[in-house]
Amino acid sequence: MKSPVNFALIICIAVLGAIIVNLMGVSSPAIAFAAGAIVSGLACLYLPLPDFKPATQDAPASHNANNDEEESPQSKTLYVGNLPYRANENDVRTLFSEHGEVFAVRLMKDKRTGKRRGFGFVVMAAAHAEDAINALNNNVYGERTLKVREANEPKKQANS
DNA sequence: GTTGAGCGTT
Repeated sequence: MKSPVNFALIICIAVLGAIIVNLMGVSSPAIAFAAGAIVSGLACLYLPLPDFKPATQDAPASHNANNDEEESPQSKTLYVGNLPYRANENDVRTLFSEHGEVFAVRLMKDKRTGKRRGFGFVVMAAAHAEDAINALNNNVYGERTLKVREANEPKKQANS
């Protein structure tokens, strides 16, 4: 459901684009209008139009649920150290998924050489995060003792 | 292809 004001704005931008393209040497008005329509579409994608609040406000967190990997107050970031070099993010996610819902796994690698640094971060549910720490900390995985702790620098204050 | 204490990226 697009607002009619936005639709009129799209038409205006399309006409403007058509004129501009026509001035650029394109004699065909159909091609000019098509180019204007493409420009208008790109403009609508990159230029945030003002939001008109409809009478039906049903989704207060519609813009917040845009990123599924975004940390929420009910999630906790865990620091995982002493990881085996052969382990990847999928293995860590699978390992932590057995103790709680895992939202995101980030294994840090050296950007200079691209080698794995052997530690990473796991974002999972805060309710199961403590259980995962107690269950996976000092746990032998890949002939290595995992060190699972709460992250020292939480971007979002998950717990006070 | 290697190494082994640690706290990170759009």
